[in-house]
Amino acid sequence: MERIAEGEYAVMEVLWEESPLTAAEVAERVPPGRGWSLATVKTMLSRLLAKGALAHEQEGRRYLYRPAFAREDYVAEESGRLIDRMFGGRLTPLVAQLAARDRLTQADIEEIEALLKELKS
Amino acid sequence: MERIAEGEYAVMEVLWEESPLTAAEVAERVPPGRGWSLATVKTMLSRLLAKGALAHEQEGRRYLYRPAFAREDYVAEESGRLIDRMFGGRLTPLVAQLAARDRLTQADIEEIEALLKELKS
DNA sequence: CCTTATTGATTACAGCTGTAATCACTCAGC
DNA sequence: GCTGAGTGATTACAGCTGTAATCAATAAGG
Repeated sequence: MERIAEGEYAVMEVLWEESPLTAAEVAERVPPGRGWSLATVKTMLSRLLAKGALAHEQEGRRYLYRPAFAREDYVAEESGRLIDRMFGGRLTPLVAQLAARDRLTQADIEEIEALLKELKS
Repeated sequence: MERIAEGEYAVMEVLWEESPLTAAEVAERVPPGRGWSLATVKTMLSRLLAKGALAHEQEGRRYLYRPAFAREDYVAEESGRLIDRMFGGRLTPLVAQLAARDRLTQADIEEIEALLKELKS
């Protein structure tokens, strides 16, 4: 699975949300904050195709694009990469880190505890 | 805090481990797997200086380099960025994700539980 | 039929990144 | 004093990224 650039990722998100879509449809759904032209979206789609992150099927004169892998798979790989790089592959320091930065609310803590409890059984 | 590229990050790690260091000393300590020449390390140091990620003090004819911010700060920002992008800012889905991928051992789970317990008090 | 809008493909171009080589300077040793 | 080794600065260059514009083909509408 090749690396996906930040901008390309925005396009993947659109297609993970809904697919297959035409280039124009993707352009409509990209977050407006990006301020992308249709041309830019088309560039992204081409690059993602070249990287093997998207597949396309012809539909008349145009293509329908769809992701070549599931969001969960990509997200898992990317998270693993970060945790390896920054926390020696261990999740506990990440949790500790976030806790220390007050990025964990009381509700978060309880939610994770519940999840872990389930995992143990 | 400006973005740090993957290769630059390797240099930061060296200096977070031990600093201040000269360029030659950094080069010695960079993971050999990189196969970097001294010249490459010097380029990285210059770029990190330009980005404000390093500070340097003159020592005779050369510089001593040191990080301009703590590893924890950088790591916290970078983790936050990923969690925002991929998990809507919430940690629980990340934990769930990793668990589903068998990236969590029984020991991890207990460790995190202990940590959370402490946080609650 | 002719024009216009659409669509993928090709090209553009600056900035960042990886990976150096070269240059100019200077200090240390002979 | 001269030479060689070490040092930061400058330059190099290809590949990736963000952000398009342009082009050629074609389908659709009048």
